[in-house]
Amino acid sequence: MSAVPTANAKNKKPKLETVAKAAGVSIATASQVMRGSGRISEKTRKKVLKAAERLNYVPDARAASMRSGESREIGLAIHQIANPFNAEVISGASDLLESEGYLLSVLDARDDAERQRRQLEAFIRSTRGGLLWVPAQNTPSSTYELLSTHHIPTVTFLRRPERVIFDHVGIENAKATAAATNFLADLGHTHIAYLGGFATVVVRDERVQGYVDVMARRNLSEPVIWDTADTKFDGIQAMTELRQAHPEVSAVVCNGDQVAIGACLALTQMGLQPGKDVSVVGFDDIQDAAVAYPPLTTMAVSPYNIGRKLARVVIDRIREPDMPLVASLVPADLVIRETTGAPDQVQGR
Amino acid sequence: MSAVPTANAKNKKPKLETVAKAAGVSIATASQVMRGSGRISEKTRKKVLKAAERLNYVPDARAASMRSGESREIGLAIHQIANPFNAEVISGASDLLESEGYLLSVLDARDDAERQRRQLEAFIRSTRGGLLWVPAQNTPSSTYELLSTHHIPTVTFLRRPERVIFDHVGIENAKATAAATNFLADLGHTHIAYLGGFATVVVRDERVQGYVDVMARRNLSEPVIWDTADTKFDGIQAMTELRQAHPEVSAVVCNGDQVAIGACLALTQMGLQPGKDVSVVGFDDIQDAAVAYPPLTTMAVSPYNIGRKLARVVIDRIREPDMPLVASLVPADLVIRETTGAPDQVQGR
DNA sequence: ATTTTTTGCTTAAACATTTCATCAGAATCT
DNA sequence: AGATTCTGATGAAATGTTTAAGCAAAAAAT
Repeated sequence: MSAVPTANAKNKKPKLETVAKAAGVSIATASQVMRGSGRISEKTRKKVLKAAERLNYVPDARAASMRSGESREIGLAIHQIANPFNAEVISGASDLLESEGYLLSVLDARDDAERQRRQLEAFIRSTRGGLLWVPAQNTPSSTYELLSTHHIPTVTFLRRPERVIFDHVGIENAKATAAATNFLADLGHTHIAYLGGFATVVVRDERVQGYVDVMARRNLSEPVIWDTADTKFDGIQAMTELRQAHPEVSAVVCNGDQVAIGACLALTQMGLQPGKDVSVVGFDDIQDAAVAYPPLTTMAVSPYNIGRKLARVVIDRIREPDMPLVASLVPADLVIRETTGAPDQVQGR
Repeated sequence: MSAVPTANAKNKKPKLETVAKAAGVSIATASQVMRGSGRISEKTRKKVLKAAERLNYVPDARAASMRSGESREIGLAIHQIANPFNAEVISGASDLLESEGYLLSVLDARDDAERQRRQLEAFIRSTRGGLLWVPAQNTPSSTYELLSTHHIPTVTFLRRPERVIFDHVGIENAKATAAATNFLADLGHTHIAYLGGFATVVVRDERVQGYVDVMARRNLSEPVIWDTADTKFDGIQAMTELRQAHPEVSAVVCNGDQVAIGACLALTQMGLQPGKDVSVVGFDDIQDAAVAYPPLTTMAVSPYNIGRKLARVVIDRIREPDMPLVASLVPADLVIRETTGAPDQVQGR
């Protein structure tokens, strides 16, 4: 047992005063050196930096933020941290933010409006610089107002309040599902279903709209819209049921890759071959989509770039609080892999 | 365009002083009412609460924390936010913490020691209440010291510094892989390999140790240890190579479920049947393990409960800073599904 | 040689709380 | 009635910074 360097000693955390005293200058001077502001001679600059180094000084962001009214911390409140799509969004956002000297910390509301409310209240107390936010399902307007009342620079993503009060980054949902549906129709499919999500979700509605529009415009079958949670597990279940209820359906546009992969699994279990007997197209292009078996045709959005855009927008808002609200939509591109193909005439109808 | 209720008006955020003035009491009294401390008559209590309510008052956690030296915010620094296992840990931790009035915010270091260092420095500046930490690979001792120098209540999980300076929660790794190896040996396998992870990682070493011990004690084949990253994708690759290098291997103990699922995919692609031609056992029991095809035999640890335990430990440490360091290991239990079976005599050897 | 400008540093106020010590008045005890 | 305790509230210090304003000395301009 070697002599431990008394980590638990009474040596209090050094503050600016400690550093200043050690360097033989005033607190104000020490502060200016640390922040690189004001006029300071090279000589004292060196002196102070050396002292800070030696004392292992770390500034207290609370005090700094209180006095200056600024914060280098940004929050990201998201409905689902585990989701690989969201994980990439987080990566993109934190990369850009960190390069600009901000710290990103993540709150996982697990799509529970109650929990989200509590978390956001605590978040407001902590008075950080800004918020990137994917609102939970059924977020009441009072929660939106909470944020807007406290003037926190906020940018929403995916979901948004009815009244436009925040900057927003979204996906061209209807355009994407329309493209997917058109692609399937071009392959010769006429009975195409929409699988995944629930009608209460705005994003889902937009996507369904794109699908429904094309079905109508091209005189295809009556739309079949099948609700289910967007997980692999629920996708298996739902596809099985959908197949029983609508055996004539030869192609499925899915609300997400997870549910699409689940659907493919279900088809396989039923002895059907995705891309041959039934075509499936996903949404998101998560990493698993490429290595799924068979590899999934999907609408690719780049979650990493979305994360960066979110960060960009919130930083701009912080710098320019009075600029008009921004709403930017990013496109989704069709990536053709192996779960889509021309309808199998024997099997169809 | 309706009249917007001037959300950007000059109505400054109400502070305690505002509330106090509105209620006709002193700041000190208002503070005591909000915190429920001190002696206050029912009458003034009501008065103050009403004023606070009406003004939409939200206390400033920075100022409170500065003065009181306490913080109700806990950080969780993790090497990988996307990983479903970690996501469950996060859920468990935040559930317990929130029930005790804390807020959990997550930092994603993406297993990059540099990034982790920067994030933790920012974290220290913000002076929160405590830290739950899965150190990134190759975390230098200087980073561990950074935390210990600043006396932040810290509990590590999975990985830990060589010198024991933090509370720790871990898994009984060697015991688990030993159980897995024994199980395979009991089924009749003699050529068993270990697949996944890298030798630089302590957890991996412990797991390999359990495997190697049983191989030696039961006089089975020479250990075959195959390094690879713990992802599904790398698992596919690695299993393919492993199979070519060691066709005699009839069972594989894996370092994680992801890599195990990848291995099963590779076997399927090679025309082999997991659980019949080659047995595979995973580690973690992530949600995908049960719905994988075929369902994966694995060593189950409950990440949710680990999360709760982490939270429990850090709260105890905050309340009792001088208690001796805690190290608690949670067991892993064998869950038998369909990727394991007796060796196929025709195929074997 | 005087006046003006620049340089380098310091003083002190402010940020929004918590908390200790104090204090007047009411209630209780001799 | 006087002394003591209790009750409910307050004033002021403290937390660790930032920053505007001020000030003496040095440098530059007249």
